[in-house]
Amino acid sequence: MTPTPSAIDADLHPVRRTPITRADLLDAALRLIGPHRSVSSLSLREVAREAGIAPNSFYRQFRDVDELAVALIDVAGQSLRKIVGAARHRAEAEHGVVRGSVEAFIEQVRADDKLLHVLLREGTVGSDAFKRAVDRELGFFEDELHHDLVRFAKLRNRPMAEPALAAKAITRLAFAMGATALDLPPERDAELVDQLTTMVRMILVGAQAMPK
Amino acid sequence: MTPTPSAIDADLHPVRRTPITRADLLDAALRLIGPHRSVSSLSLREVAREAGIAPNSFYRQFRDVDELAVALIDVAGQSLRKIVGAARHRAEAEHGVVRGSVEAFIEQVRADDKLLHVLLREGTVGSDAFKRAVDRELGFFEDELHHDLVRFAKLRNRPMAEPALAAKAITRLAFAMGATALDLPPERDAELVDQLTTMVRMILVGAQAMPK
DNA sequence: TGTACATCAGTGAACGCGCGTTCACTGATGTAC
DNA sequence: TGTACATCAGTGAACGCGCGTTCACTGATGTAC
Repeated sequence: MTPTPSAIDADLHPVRRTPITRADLLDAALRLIGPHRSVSSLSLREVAREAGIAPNSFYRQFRDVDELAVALIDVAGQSLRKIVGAARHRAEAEHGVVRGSVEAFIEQVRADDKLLHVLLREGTVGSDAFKRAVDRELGFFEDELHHDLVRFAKLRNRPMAEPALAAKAITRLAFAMGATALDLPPERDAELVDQLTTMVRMILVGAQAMPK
Repeated sequence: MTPTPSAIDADLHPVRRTPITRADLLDAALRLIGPHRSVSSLSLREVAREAGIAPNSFYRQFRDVDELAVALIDVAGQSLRKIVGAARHRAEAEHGVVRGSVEAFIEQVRADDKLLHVLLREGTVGSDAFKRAVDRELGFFEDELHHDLVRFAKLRNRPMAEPALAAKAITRLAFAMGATALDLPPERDAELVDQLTTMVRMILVGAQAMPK
């Protein structure tokens, strides 16, 4: 049997198999992350193993695991922006703006749980670069929310004291509650949605009632 | 020079020096913890080294580092209860209840920073036992706050919708903001106090304004 | 079209290290007689 | 008060392991002539 090099059996050759990409490594890392495995606990060899490459090949893509962790935040950020989009879309549909947004948020947490682990529960541990990257993403979320709050306040002619602060409070609260959702069985999502909805309403009502 | 065993030079003997305690190991662990070292990253050998004992002596006090981590939560919990006490005391003094409590909280975060690292920023990572222990302490905080809210509502005759939920929201918010305080230079504490105070007021005002 | 060569994504082997854990030990202290 | 002995908090040495990192390598692909 003469080996005929071709795209089909390319991966049988000991060398130069399908080239590995950064995305492959990010995927491998995400596969390893779960309720009991945090990003900071991943080892280079472990990720390489999961991706099916030799440990040293890792260096072709990242300087070290920490650089991968930071890159992971970007992916998580995209998922987060999907959340914001979904929430805004949902908000403009029938039921209450707040409830719709909260529902979209929690649903997205469920759907992309691996990714959101990274943002929701690991933002306080890890390297400085990692923390800064997480903070940046949270800031985006906060800004979008702030913008929305101002828009709604004008639209409904219900001015609000310190909308930026209200946005920050809601963001932190949503993330804290979202983090606990990751450990909760999905059947308690409804309860969580109820709680978070009420909490957010408290903040909004309070901000509207406070001296401007 | 004949060695004369006594309490004074007891630690010169190779064996049976001043006995190590669990508290000694907890202290050693706390000394290692900081903005760049998390509880979960501590190794048994590292803690033993810091405490000045042989690695295997560690096992006389704890089954493993995880058990130490859980024990650490108890110590942190005591610090937390000091916070609550201080806040309540401060609250009953001159300036606003909310502002006084928030100030006490942030000050305590500064004073016991090592301990509160554990509760504020590592509650979401770590073993199940660790997470459960942190949750328990947060629950205590929440319950005390709930109780206080109800008391104040009656006292001032300003009833509040869902005080338990308001307590939960305030707790989560305070912890989230407290966690960011750990990374902030102390000169920005005043700003943080202002922000958190306003946020908490939003929740309280909102809870009072909402249909009971 | 064919040949020579540079490039570079992958490789396996090896390194030194810190780790958790085990083992058989030592000798000061407390207790029984 | 002395003596014999059990207890048990500490010890040093050793183990096997997975880790990050380095090294010189290989051989398929792309390019120049």
